[in-house]
Amino acid sequence: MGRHREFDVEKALDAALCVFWRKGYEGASYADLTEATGVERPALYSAFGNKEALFRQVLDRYYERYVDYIPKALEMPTSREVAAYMMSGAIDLNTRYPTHTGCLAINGVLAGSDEAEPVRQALIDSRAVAEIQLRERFERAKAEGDLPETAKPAALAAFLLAVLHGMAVQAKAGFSRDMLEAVAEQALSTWPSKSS
Amino acid sequence: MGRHREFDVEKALDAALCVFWRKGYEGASYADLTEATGVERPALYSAFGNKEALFRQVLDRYYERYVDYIPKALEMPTSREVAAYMMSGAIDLNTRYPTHTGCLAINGVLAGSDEAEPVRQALIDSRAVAEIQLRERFERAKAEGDLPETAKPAALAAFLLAVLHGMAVQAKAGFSRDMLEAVAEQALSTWPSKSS
DNA sequence: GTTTTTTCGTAACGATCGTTACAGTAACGA
DNA sequence: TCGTTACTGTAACGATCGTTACGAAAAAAC
Repeated sequence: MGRHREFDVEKALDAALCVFWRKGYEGASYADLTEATGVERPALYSAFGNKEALFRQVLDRYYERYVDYIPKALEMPTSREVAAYMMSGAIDLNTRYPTHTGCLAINGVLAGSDEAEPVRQALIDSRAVAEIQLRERFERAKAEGDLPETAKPAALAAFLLAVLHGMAVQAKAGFSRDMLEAVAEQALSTWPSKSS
Repeated sequence: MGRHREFDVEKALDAALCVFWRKGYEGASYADLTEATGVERPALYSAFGNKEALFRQVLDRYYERYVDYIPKALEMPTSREVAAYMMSGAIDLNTRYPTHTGCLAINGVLAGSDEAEPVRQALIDSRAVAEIQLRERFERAKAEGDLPETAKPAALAAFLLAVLHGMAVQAKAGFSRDMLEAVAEQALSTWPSKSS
């Protein structure tokens, strides 16, 4: 009994998902959410509860509808194919939508409000400096014969920075030093050696 | 001429650095900053300018005084030692202080205010699920002979997730799909193969 | 048709955000 | 000693944050 809901709950969740994906949890305001969903604040509260509750429902939906490659990856015949499928799935998801790049789960704590955009850009720029330094160093290594002719300095620099970024995220998540050292060891085990 | 500054600018910058390291850029409020530095708001503004300007000075100080292993790493004789030194330096910095783990530059956009802590924990938990799934899958691979006896499933799962997290950060920073695929290829090149 | 129940939108809540007048105070030059 | 200059802290600014009373509106129940 009673009045019917006038908006589509599924569509509203999808719109909220895009907002959180682009702006992160704290960076997404109710002004953003009402604009994207076309639903006024009290209606969002009565349908989904808190902002935190809304985000958790969005997160569940994200894993269910977007990160669907994980179960498929786990069914691959070999561990190497599992890893390859995981990575290609993540790459596809992280670059599929130009308006909300990256991963919602990471962006949830990595992105922020529009006012902080200059700071975010400054952090990105400062890491780009490190990448250039590494690439140039690896180009030198290639010229010196330390790296084989087939080595790609830019890819090596990007890979090393990816591992460093990933470890920084894991450290923030509470990973122990031993665990991080095991990650570094694994990363190093693939490092190309001199051809001589 | 005029009255002298009563607080130590260097000490105040260090205190602000710790706050930004722990809470990120947007998560750090002036209430936090005045409490940590012992300096009232207007004094911080007159000494450092904006919140954004303060953060940029903190970031410069961070690279100068904490991320001092990068120039040393670049001087290592081989590219492999460069990578190894970079990683061990990062690991040490990321786990040195229990009160502010991770990297300030990453935390600057990854951490947030105290109110968002439950959401952050939820995101961490959801990724922990993926790690467990991967570890169990790699344990199975080891039992099946797909992975050699020397392989460490937990380390492989942590490594794969580190690369995935790092790629998510890079995608948010605007990395192209081709660049991410090169990163994945490099990560895969070190994957342990079956012993047969 | 009347009552009941649920949803809708306006409008406001208190709190906190980053920022800044402004008055009081201390150190310098003259 | 006086005037100038710069720093100190109180206190408040307007804006925005997440959240919610509350009355109008609409659909089911009787």
